[in-house]
Amino acid sequence: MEKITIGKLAEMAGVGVETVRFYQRKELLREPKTQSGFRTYNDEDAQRIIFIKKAQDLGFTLSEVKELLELNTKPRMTCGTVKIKTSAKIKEIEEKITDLNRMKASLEKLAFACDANQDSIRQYKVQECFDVGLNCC
Amino acid sequence: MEKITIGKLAEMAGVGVETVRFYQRKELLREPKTQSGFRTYNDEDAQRIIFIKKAQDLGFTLSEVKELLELNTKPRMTCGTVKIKTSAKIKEIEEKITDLNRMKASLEKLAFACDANQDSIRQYKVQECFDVGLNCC
DNA sequence: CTTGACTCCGTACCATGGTACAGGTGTTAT
DNA sequence: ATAACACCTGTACCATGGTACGGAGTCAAG
Repeated sequence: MEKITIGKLAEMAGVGVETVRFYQRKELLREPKTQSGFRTYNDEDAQRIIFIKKAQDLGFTLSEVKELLELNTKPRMTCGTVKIKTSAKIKEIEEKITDLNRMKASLEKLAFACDANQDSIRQYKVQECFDVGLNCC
Repeated sequence: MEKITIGKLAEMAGVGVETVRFYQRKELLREPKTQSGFRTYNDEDAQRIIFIKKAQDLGFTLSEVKELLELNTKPRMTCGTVKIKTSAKIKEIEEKITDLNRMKASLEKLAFACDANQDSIRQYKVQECFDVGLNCC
């Protein structure tokens, strides 16, 4: 169950081989010991890369992602420290969710306004759809 | 009500003057006509910058932010087109919200596990907190 | 009417997050 | 056993999103 090569791993995680190595250089991903030549990886490594990509897509930088992952795995941290850091991350995430919901609501208003005009594109200038505004902030 | 200079604008939006100019070069922000010398801005410009920053923090690139803003203001787009693009953005946002909620749930489990150990940090190695895992993906 | 803070324009530089070789080694299918 | 192909290390290069700077013009307070 440890027979995954770097190429397969990259494919599984939907990234390039170079990206995998880049994450290793940045210490976001372990670099498995190799006996004679090639490294071998497992499913967990793939999951980890997928997590990194998702977190990034959610607006976290690689060093923030590293912090997130270390909450889970850093052996030298006390429970108290982990608790504090975890709570802070939760708050950050809640703020992102709030902003996304606000954005979504604005876009829904826009979509609704566009729907209302759908049958009469020629009469109403599209500009009028836009009066709704993207009042997201 | 149009007496804001670029420096004030930047301060209001919490960015640097250079960033404002950068956004103008990228056509994310209008470049107001100037009679003799300095440009003047208004509150809307500040709101726009704040929106750009927020959207960026939520994982949108500047060109995605541009698209978002253009949904609202591009005069040449038909209602149909706007509707399609808007719906796609809404879906994207919903996916981000789902992922963030999943992440939040994992972090809450971690926080809870840490709480449980809070009184006995010496007995239980923190490592045990981590068994919970950040199964976010 | 000068002085200092602010603006303008242009160009150069920087960090982050990759991506692409080049030159060599290991693995596997024929 | 010998291609063909994937992997190894290392270095160079790239796009995005700014940041910094030099030299000149402008505004406004004293």
